[in-house]
Formats: sequence, C-alpha cells, structure tokens
Amino acid sequence: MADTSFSTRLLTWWDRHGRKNLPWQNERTPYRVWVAEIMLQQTQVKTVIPYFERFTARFPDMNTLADASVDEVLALWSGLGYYARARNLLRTAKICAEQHTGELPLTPEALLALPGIGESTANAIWSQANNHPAVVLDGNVQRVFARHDAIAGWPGKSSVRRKLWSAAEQVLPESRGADYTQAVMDLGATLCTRKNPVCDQCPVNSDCSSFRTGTVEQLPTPRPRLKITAHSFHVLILIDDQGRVLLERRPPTGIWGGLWSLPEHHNRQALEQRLGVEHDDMQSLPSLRHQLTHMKMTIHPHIGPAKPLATGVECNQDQRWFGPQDWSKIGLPKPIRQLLESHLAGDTTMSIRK
DNA sequence: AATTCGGGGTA
DNA sequence: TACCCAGAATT
Repeated sequence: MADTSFSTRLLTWWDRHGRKNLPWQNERTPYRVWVAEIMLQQTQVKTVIPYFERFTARFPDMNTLADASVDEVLALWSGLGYYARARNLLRTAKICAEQHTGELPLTPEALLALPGIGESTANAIWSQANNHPAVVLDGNVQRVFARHDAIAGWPGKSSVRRKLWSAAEQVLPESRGADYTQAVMDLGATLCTRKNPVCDQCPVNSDCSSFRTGTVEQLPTPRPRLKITAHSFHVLILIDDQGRVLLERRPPTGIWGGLWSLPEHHNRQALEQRLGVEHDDMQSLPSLRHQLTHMKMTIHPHIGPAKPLATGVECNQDQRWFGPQDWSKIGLPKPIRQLLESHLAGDTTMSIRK
C-alpha cells in the first residue's frame, strides 16, 4: 500500500473512518458549507454544531439571510466569538442576493472576493461544491503537513504557511475533491491530533517524515508566547421603570464589534457622570473575570435605577432600553449576557427600585 | 509581516 | 494553566 499515492491512501481511509454525519454534510449545499466554514474558523466542531443548527433553522437559505437584520444575525452568533465573521456573513449574503441571484459564486476567485472568505475557505467551499481538488489549510491540515514534510516554524508565519501550502499542493488528488478536502481535515482532527496522535492507524505514516524520525510530538512548532494584557472597567446596569436595561451599541471595530453591551468605562466616576446617575443610588455587584486569548478582563458591575426625567440619556440608534425578552434578539457579549441573566432573570422592577 | 479579533475544548 | 481550534482582516 505504501506505493500508492498519499491521496489514494487517505481517501481509502476516509471511506471507512471519516466523519460523514456532521450537520453541514448531510445536506451539503454550497450555502450550508459556506455558513459552516465561516463558523468553523478558529472554532471547534463541537462548539459550532448547536450554533449551526440554530442559525440554519432560522436562515435556511441565502435570501432569507440577506433580508435579516444585523442584530438578529449577531444574536444567533452571540457567544461564538469573532463577531466580524457574523457581520461579514450578512454582508456576503446581501452581495449574493443582489449580484448573484441569491447564490454563492462558485469560482475560487469570486469566493475570495467576498468578505470573510480567505484563500483556504474559498478553496474549501469551492472544492466541496464543485468536487474539484484544491488546497485547504486550516489548523488540522497545517499539522498534517508540518509533520508529513517535517516543516518547522510556527504556521502563523507567512514563510511557514507558504511551505505548508506548497506541501499540501503537491499531493492533491486528480478527482474526488470534495471527499479529499473532508479527508485531509478529518485526518488532522481524528488521528494526527495535537496531543497523542494515533500514528499507527495513520494511512500515510509510511511517508511521514516526522513519524520516521520520531519527532511527531515536536511539530508543528507552537506559536510564540502571547503577552496577555489585563483590562479592568466598570459597567452600569441602569433599570428604568419598566424593568428595561440601557444598552449601547459598540463600534463596529475592536472587541465585541457591533454588539450591544452595558455602558462601560475604566473610570467609574466618569461613567456615572456620563449617564447622569447618582453615585449613592448605585449598588456594586461582585466583579467577574473574563479570559480571552489575548487579554483578561475584570468587569465591575454597578446596578441602580435610571432617572429618565433628570438624565440626559436619550434613546437613539446606538443607545436603547431593552427588556429581558429583548435580550435574545440582539448580540450581547458572553459575560454581559451572563451578568444580565444571572442578576435580572424575570421581573427586574421590584428588587432594584426602592 | 505582525497584530487583532472570542470563547471554549482538552490534556 | 498552556495551547489550540475547518482564519481573515487590518495595521
């Protein structure tokens, strides 16, 4: 068997052991593959599945999605992270609805031109839609070829990424592009894993350089240490006489871009002054910590009544009152959603206002 | 070419 | 805790 090609051995293995019942596989339409590919960027399959089910149930096709509001799309994305993906998804849907009669354009170049679709994702969609082999280079595939061809260096570096792309390109099959894309990703996800890889079951171990030299566990090279910055800020939970909470829309760039969140500032006094509330009316809640990949934040919440008549707080496009029943309809940052739901589940009027 | 975007899975 | 996950856009 070792004299058959890499792709033949891989496909034979995949036919017997590959994953074939993932939600985006049983009805493998370009639309569903696209939604799945975007959700799966930097996000594990297990995490994505419930989000994918909810999202495609609400938006079963391109035109339905194109007509959605950004708030509803972000609501269904809430908790998944990397919210630019959701905004780009909606942008792409609108482009497809207006310029491509509600369909994804199925060429690599046209896909690459759409927001949120890079080289790897374009090829992943294209290969699965057209069954034409193409290089896909997600984290799984990077690991497979870093080991197979003993390519050292962190794959996040462009020089390393070019080598990996070339290695992947050289072993593409001539046919069965859709299955091959699944197969090479499945190999990385199920056998060629980061820790404890199952090399003795690997269909391509006979030509794997790092397996031969016993360096599988050393590759791929880990990313350089991130310096995790600490951020601390205050948020206000202002409740009006109807039990609604004041939320502000965050700017489209930066963390939690486009989501609704509580009024926030690193300086409590400045925050209270901006919102026009009395310091003594506010009751501090326990601080909560939220850890992200590149920062750890400490949130200091303060809760109290709003004074609609005395404050200059107006309702506008970026600042509105939302009741508990509205929170599921908008995108909220994970810790903010948890904060609201844990302290304000149900009726909020009685426990806060005196 | 390096940095910035979330949140969670896993050992 | 450390590291990574079906990466792309921005700086």
